[in-house]
Amino acid sequence: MAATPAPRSVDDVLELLRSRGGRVTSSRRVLLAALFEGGPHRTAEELAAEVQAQLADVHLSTVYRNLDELERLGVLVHSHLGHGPATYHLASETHGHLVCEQCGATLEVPEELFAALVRAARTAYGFVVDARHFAVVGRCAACAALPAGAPASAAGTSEPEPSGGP
Amino acid sequence: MAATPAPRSVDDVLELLRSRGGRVTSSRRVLLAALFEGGPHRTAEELAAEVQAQLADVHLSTVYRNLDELERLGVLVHSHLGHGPATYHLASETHGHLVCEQCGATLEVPEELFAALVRAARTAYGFVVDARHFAVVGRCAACAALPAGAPASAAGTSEPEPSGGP
DNA sequence: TCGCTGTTGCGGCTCATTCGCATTAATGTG
DNA sequence: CACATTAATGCGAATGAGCCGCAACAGCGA
Repeated sequence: MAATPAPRSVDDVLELLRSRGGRVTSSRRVLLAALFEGGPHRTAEELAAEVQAQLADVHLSTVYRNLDELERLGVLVHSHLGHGPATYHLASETHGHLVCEQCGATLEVPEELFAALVRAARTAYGFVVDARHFAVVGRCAACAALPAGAPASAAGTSEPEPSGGP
Repeated sequence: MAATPAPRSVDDVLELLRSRGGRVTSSRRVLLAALFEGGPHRTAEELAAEVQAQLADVHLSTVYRNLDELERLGVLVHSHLGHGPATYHLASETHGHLVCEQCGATLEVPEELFAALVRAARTAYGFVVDARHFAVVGRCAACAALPAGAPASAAGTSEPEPSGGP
């Protein structure tokens, strides 16, 4: 099923791209460099900003199209971290996510955490769970310890965002 | 913890509403009737349509505001079923959701299915999982049985909606 | 019956993402 | 190397879900 084993480097991917009839463009080169160098969990907009730092007028929609294409090639995957925009990461770095609804902190967790759920869903319903595409939400340790409503100071990826009061 | 035990009927909720300084309006009455009578998993837009069948010019944003208010009262909860709009249901009818990414079928599942995950997340990370707010996605039995890409004819709650084929 | 104040209709706005279209540029070929 | 192909791009506009502000309206207690 895996048409593409695992991309090892930017040039690797570019080669794959070319072998599929695609073209190696500077925007793609830079986008891939950003993906390989930076951390995980970056949104399309963040990636666009990084690309634009090198190539000022790469349009946001070009970034979206390239991310799409790379996902089609199996190089990338995206996940939805609760509310908010999708985040992209290399297919080789997949993992599950726990996202705190209160403070927005994001926890990367090994897929093993979902093993029992995956098993149970398959057994009971024949349903094959994909624990990576959507985050599992809830409340992080810090927020869970507080009375409902007060977010702990998040050390997460995004800024903490308390919702409206009681 | 539960300021509101469980709403039993439309009038119940209206009374609760009034006791909190809210007002009983016809749009709220009709919206509540729709919620109590119809099935689960309805989107704001669907609910608006049902309300508008009785009261032609209830505005969509009024429905959103009322849903919001009812959620604040603890009468409703909403969940995000994969991609697509949020769905609302009575707080007394909560359950988890498994949503097929391929054919869109929605499976209601008891929260017990997530028990192991909930336990594991708490033990390993102190994270309190909320298995209701966001659906767990994957592929339903029918779709999982097929070669990737071909959606089975879904018998889910909503209409089957194969996304634009490749 | 009044008046206070919660609600509504309406239109416009945001945010994330996608689309159409004319233009540009990466490639394989001659 | 010049050229034709045709994939990619820039740009702006559109989409879909949901939220916001504001002025007009309408419950409800007095």
